[in-house]
Amino acid sequence: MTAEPGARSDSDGTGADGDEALETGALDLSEIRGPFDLQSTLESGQSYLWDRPDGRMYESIDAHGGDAWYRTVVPPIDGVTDEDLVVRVRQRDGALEWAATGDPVPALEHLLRLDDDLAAIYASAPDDDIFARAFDDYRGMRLVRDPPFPCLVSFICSAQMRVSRIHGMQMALSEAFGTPHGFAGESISAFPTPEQLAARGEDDLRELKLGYRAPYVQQTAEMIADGEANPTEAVGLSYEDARESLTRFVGVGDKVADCVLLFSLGYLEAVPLDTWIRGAIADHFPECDRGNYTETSRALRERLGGEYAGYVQTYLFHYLRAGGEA
DNA sequence: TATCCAAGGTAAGTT
DNA sequence: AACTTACCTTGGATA
Repeated sequence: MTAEPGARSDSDGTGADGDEALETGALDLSEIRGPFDLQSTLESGQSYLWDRPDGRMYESIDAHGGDAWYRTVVPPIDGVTDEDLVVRVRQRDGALEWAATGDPVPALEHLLRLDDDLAAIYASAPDDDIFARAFDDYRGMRLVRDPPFPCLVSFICSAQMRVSRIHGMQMALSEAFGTPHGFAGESISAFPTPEQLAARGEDDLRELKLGYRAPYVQQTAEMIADGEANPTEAVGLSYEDARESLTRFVGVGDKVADCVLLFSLGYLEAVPLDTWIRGAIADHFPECDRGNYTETSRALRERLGGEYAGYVQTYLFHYLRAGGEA
């Protein structure tokens, strides 16, 4: 919003052949609303589309507050970017330093939800010690707003899988089938489009170690490439209708649908009932267990404050997964 | 070194 | 509608 791109310089022109022109700058984090923590935001199991050039992405789950670089290829986003934008960012000295193939500030505000009012979100949670601890430990963590198709594929891949391997799968998909871009002397590939994935067979995806998820991803990509359905069609529907709508995709049940609603489509009340949250229900909110997904989801959603229940869930998920005591 | 187990679940088949 | 079971693969735990 009011954040200025800061000092910029044009391409240094020293990159390898094929490099796209590079701009650099810094986004002053004192100008956004509330605190921000890049590492917690990008390594909390929400997005699997960023990578750390230092090779330590998702290596440790409890680290936060570091100043590592992260990079991704941002696909075209309506009203934000009109072509692939390669960007790397790091958080240092109260700013988000960046280098990109264009001005990435609008895209960063969009992807990292820099407009969210965290104070209001923290205040919406029940007055319970476990939430206070989670907010305190990961203060500044934002929800992400991943692009819909990559998010959908990421969470189809998440079934019975550890976060580090989910991330590895998305990187493998990008490298194998996505469009490569030259960036600072390296080649970085965009996440494949539905068309690029649909053009592949199940066997190609199994070679990337997707296992039984391979046909799910392939068929879902095909549905979208063929124009049969699109995850963005859920936007505008009521929360539960939107969730039902997403389950038409192969490999997408209630839990994966909730993840896409929360981490891509902006349904902040969506509460994915995964193994960690089910554990938290058993340990802390047993009265919310209503036996089936829909009713348990409703009960937990109210228990977590309603409007921002998914935000609260994400803090709780990250806190529990990092070893925070229950 | 070998074996076992569970990982941010879903689809298909039974009862 | 509720309950079972199979499903790829692999890193980490256990023997």
